[in-house]
Amino acid sequence: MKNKIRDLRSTKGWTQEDLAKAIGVSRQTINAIEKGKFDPSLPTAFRIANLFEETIEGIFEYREED
Amino acid sequence: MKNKIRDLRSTKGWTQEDLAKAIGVSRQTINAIEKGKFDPSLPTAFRIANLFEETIEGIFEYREED
DNA sequence: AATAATTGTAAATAATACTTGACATTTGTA
DNA sequence: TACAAATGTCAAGTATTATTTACAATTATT
Repeated sequence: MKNKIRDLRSTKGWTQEDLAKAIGVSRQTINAIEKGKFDPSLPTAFRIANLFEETIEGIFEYREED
Repeated sequence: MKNKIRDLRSTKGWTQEDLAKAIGVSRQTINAIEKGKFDPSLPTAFRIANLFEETIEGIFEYREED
């Protein structure tokens, strides 16, 4: 699942670790999500969206390709 | 996490099993999600939202409580 | 060039979404 | 009232996968 986290984050001038601490996960988790290695849980997705004052749909692009 | 799935579903006249088959999970999973026993994965949340032509935020209400 | 800061990634772990099955309760219907 | 359909739930197990830990590689800074 693609997402705009990297853009949003660097626009704010934040490091992966900054973002990680802000939402309560490890830095590597942020990195993995940014690179699309796996999807965040729904709560984590909400925290990310809320932090950037965005909607989940505005950040994550879901494609039905299983 | 609260959600409006039950309302949306019964408005359509669908049974839990109908919805379950439509998004590819078991009936008990739908029941558990409806009752807030656990949160769906992000992909499952997207499938539910898409099926009802709604946004995730329009269906799921996230609260920052622990 | 050297050091620090940031990012990338593999491997292991933890968490939990989800299933299956079974049975009990409720709600609808003949 | 009786039967069927739908929902609730619970236990237990599976498996998927989100997340962590540790280390390598890259990028920036001096």
